[in-house]
Parts: sequence; structure tokens; C-alpha cells
Amino acid sequence: MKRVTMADVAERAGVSKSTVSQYLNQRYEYMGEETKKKIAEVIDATGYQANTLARSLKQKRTFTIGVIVANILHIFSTQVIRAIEDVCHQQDISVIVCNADDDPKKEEKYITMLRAKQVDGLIVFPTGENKTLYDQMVQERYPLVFVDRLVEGLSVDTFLLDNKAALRLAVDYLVEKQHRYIAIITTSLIRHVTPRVERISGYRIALEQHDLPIHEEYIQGVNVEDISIALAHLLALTPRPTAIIAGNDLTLMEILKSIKRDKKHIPNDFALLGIDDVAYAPLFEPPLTTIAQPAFQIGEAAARCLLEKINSESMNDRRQPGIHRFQPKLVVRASC
Amino acid sequence: MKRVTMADVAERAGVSKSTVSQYLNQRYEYMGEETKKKIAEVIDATGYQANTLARSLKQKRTFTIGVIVANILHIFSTQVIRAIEDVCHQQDISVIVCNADDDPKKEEKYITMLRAKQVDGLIVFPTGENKTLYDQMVQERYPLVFVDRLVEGLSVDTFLLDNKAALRLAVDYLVEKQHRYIAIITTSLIRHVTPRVERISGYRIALEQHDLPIHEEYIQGVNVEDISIALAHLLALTPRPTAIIAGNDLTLMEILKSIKRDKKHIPNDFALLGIDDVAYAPLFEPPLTTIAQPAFQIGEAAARCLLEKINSESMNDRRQPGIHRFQPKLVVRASC
DNA sequence: TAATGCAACTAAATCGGTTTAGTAAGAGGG
DNA sequence: CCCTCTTACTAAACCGATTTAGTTGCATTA
Repeated sequence: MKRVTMADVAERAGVSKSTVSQYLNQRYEYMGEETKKKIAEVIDATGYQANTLARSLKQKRTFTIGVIVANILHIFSTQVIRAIEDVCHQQDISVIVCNADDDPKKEEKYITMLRAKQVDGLIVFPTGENKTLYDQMVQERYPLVFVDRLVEGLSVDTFLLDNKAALRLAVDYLVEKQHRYIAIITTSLIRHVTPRVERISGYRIALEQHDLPIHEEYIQGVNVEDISIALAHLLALTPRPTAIIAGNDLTLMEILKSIKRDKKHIPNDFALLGIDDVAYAPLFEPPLTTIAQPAFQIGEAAARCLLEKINSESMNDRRQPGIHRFQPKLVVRASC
Repeated sequence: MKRVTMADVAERAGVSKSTVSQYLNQRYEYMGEETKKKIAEVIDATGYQANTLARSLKQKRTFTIGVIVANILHIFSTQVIRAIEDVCHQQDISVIVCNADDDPKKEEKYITMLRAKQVDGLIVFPTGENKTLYDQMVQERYPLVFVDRLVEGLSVDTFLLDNKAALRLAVDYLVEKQHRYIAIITTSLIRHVTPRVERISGYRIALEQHDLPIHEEYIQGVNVEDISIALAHLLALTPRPTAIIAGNDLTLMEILKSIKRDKKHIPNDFALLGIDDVAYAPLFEPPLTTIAQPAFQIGEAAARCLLEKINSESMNDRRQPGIHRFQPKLVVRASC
């Protein structure tokens, strides 16, 4: 049950491999009607399917890109992936998605593996810990785009939320709702990861702009498993925070679990504002007010940017790479 | 900035391509220490990375599998994908995921495309509408595994939930809770799709076993957009159902939205039982009782089965393919 | 009538690896 | 001293496409 190759088709049609190749690539310019018909017949009869590997080897294009997300558990990641896939499939480009699990070693492995597979370009949510690797790709002018996280000192197109604006939006809204004691919980800050860092600093700036004091104890960056503890800690402080911002969807989920378990009542016990507009936000009791990231747009823009880079590879019309910030949106429901 | 090839390495190390290849494949049997060292040095200096395409072309293995899901919006799909990826990445196999969007044409396109890419095998959530294609693969003894849906008259290993058991579990529990009027809503039944069909028939059987009459009006198979209407319709019937089963996660989500909008109260207005243990089930008010599918196990088993098929390709130790049913689990919370 | 042009192909190189068959050099045995 | 064996390599075919540089036969044209 061997697969049919182009040589088989050529032989059965009584023409050369070259002619079959021309036919398949619609280069009909000087091709006889007879020949075309004959080849079409043979292809039909044999069910011939071209081997993309061979083509890619010769053409040095695989029509495949790689996506490496830092942590696929974030809703944001899955939404961005969806958008990337949509854009790519429209252009008959395949996508290989890998999850680095926030582990730089895994990230390195995947980058290497995908490049060995000769993918035409890479969209990476960088862990930030493989600068040498990133830099090497930049040097080689390999098509590369970052999402969600900035890597300092590297000239790579990066698509991410305007985190500062997101926290300004959040704090402004909470202040408007008469809150003076606003706390924030987010996942661990041990590594310098853009969204977390920027959201914290955005939080500080926004508070300052409202002339509110910054309680260092109000800023909790802890591991997912410890969020429940961090929340309890916050609620034991004096003055007790009247509003809590969940720095991302995972944090929000943990806080909600605690709330359920401890039978807290939102917004009576405290106001809650989540970053990432999770699907169940309108279903919670009370419906959750959130800051939505335009994940789809970010993914779409990143994909388009990468595909453009890939297609302009030969030409030297490369723009200077930059940082592309997307505006958050406040979705008012009832948790504040 | 041309990529370094094996020939370049060979030249710089003063050996032949063959030797470099042997080195890379750890066939050190008859290799001098000097040579090894020299090659290692050159590889290090040049940052040489093998081109997988070329290798795959010769070896007729890409170390990549394809996964085609019928509809990625189902949580079940994403969980199965995660499990497949986990298993595959452990064995250094890449995964290309495609979403057929419940469209047979798309499914066909993806199957063709992935096979053209020479993926070593395919895990498919079949739409069921491409029997000729499926059959062709079976004939060719191409490594193929189905998930979630049976295709009649085809001998392919299929991994799915024991849907009948799931509905027995659901109905048993509701009856135990004194419900006599149990309705079920699920997404459209126009196409014969295993989970929906089997869940409905499981529902009928379970009711019969409890000597409960089957109200045809209690069975609603409608499009996602019409679920809200179907729910209203059910609640207007006499006798009014006291319990409603949501046939899958998408249905459940729509029902919950309606409940919120119409300010219904669960379980006072009616009991609600969802199939698929969605992440927010414990967070809803009241926490939702669900039937959980062992999605992770299903994905894992499917992946292992496929990899086994791939590895036993040459040998003729292929077992007879079969249907692998996985047992559901009732997760009792407070919505019934 | 020889040269030119054009349509309709084909031969062979190429992509970058793997793999098979083979070779050269030195050791050991008779 | 010749033969065989082993070690340490290499040449070349091969995988299945694309692509470039021809080639062939026939109709024009000077």
C-alpha cells in the first residue's frame, strides 16, 4: 500500500516528472490539452497526493508557523491562539502550538524543535529567560513576533495589552465607586513578567493620581496555591481593603473559590474586579465587573504581522519593529 | 545568514557528510575519538541544527501527529487535546491541532492537508460525513484513531464516554431526588452525532427503567441560539418539568444565561444537571451538579493507542480495533 | 534552403539529510 | 609474505518534490 509519488504519476501518464510538477503548479503556459487531460486522469485514478515535505525542502518554506505560549492555562492565551489560527487557516498556513508551562528550558526546547522543523516563523509569549536564543533569531532576521510580554533590549514586534491603562481604568472605576482601600492580588512576581509587573506599577500610578496612599501590604504577588491565603491576609489588615483587583483569570478563579468556601458576599464584604473577561463572569452571583483584554485583536494583529514578515523576507521592506499596545475595556457588571 | 547544513559541518570538520550523520545519530561504533571531538567542536562553533524535513523525507517519519476536533468550543475537546499533547510531548512528538468547526468540508481539507504534510497518524473527532476518506485511510492501514464519535461500519479504535451510563447516572440521581418530570436539552440533532444521539437514547432507557413515561416534548434538540427558547418552551409545558439535564457544556452555558436573565432560582424553579464538569460549576449559585467525563483519560488513551499503532507499523502485531468506553462520574453539588 | 522562433516538453541538478555498499589502512594469523 | 579481519571512514544512491537549462519537432521567414 505504498503511497503514489509524482514519478508514478509521470510514468503512468507517459510524461516526465517535470511536466507533472508544472501541471500541479498550474504553469500551463506551454502545455498541450492532451497532456493536461492525461495527467488529470492519472491523478484522479491513483488518488495522488503531493508530499509537502519534499516541496518544502526544495522551496525552503513549510507554510507552517509555530506558537509558543508561556502558560496555556490563561484564557488570554487560548483566545490569542484561536485568533492566530483563524488568520493562518485563511491563508492556508498551519499552526503548531506548544505550551512552555512557564519553563525556560521547555521554551528553549520548543524553539529549537520548531526551527528544526523549518517553520516559517514563530509567535512567542516569551518567558524572558532565553535572551541569547531570541537574540540569535533577531540576528538571523528570522520572522519572530512576541505577544503579552516585553523582552528588554530586543528589537522584536510585541503585541500586548496596555496594562497601565487597564489599571487606570480599574482604579478610576473603583475610586468613582467610593473605594479608598484598594488591594491587588496577582500570581507570583519572582520572575520579571511584563503583565504582572506592569499591572502592579499601573496600580501604583493610578493610586497616586487619585492622591491615595500606597499600602505595600495591599500588593500581593503569590503562587496560585497561596492566593487563598493572600486573600485572607488582606481581609485581616487594618484598614481592611474594601476592593480587590484580581490581576488575571487564574487569580480571579482562586479568589472566587475562596469566596464560595468562606461564604463571603460580594460586593458587601468587598468589591471584586477581575482582569480578563472570563466566560463565566456574567454568571457569577453577583455578575463580575472585569477589565477585558482584546485578546482576539491582539492575536490577529500578531499573526498578520508575522505573515507579513514572512512574505517580505526576500525584499528589504522591513519596518522597524515596535511595541503594539491594545486598549482594555471596562465591563461593568455588579461586583463593585 | 544562510543556515548551516550538514555538508558545511562536514567540510569544516574535514570529514564526510556520512560521518557527521553517524555522529548525530550516536552511531559511534567505529568512530575515532579525534573525529568525534572535531565534529562536536564544529557543531558548537557553527550552531548547526539539523533540518528535520530532510530527515523526515528519507525516514518517512515526521514525528508529528495531527488532531482534528469537530468543535473546539467544547471544553471536552480542549481537555482531550491537552492530554494528547502531554503524552506526545513526553515522547518528542509534535501535535498539529485543527478545528473542523463541525464542517465536513473543513474536516476533509484538514485531513488531506495533514496527510500531505506526512503526519505519522491522525486523531479525529469525526464529523461522520467523510466516510470515503476515513475508509481509504483504514484500507491503507494509516494510523488513525477516533474520539468522541462513532462512525458506523468502520473498524477504527474509538475512545469515548459511556453516554448511556452517563444518562443513567443522571436520571437515577434525579429520580432519587424525587423528580418525575425530567427534561433534556441539547444542541441540534439534525446530524447523527454520537454523544447527542446516545445521550438522548440513554435518557429514554433510563426513564423506562424507572417506569417513567417519556414525554417527547421533554426532549429538545435545538441550535445553540435557540436554547433559551427551548428552555422557555419546556417551562411552559404541563406538567412542567421539575428537572432539566443540559446535554453538554455549551447547552449548560446558554441555560445559565437564561436563568440569570430571567432571575430564575435553582433548584427551586427547577433542578439543573449538566453534562461536562465545567470549571465554573462550583462557583455558580448554587454550585452545579454535573456528570464529569474523564476527558483527560480519554485523550491519554487515544494518544497512546495512536503512538502504539505508529510504532508497530512495520510489524503485523496490530490488534483488532475496538470501541473504548469510559465511565462518567457524578459530581454532586447543589443544583438538584 | 538554412536559419529562426516557438510550443511542448524532458533531463538532471537540487534541497539536506540517511543509509548502504564499499574502501583504505593496519593488525593478526598461517 | 600473503590473506583475512577489523576499524574508521567515504561515495553515492535515495527520499519526492521543484526548477533550470536544455532538447525536439514543426512552422515561419529571410
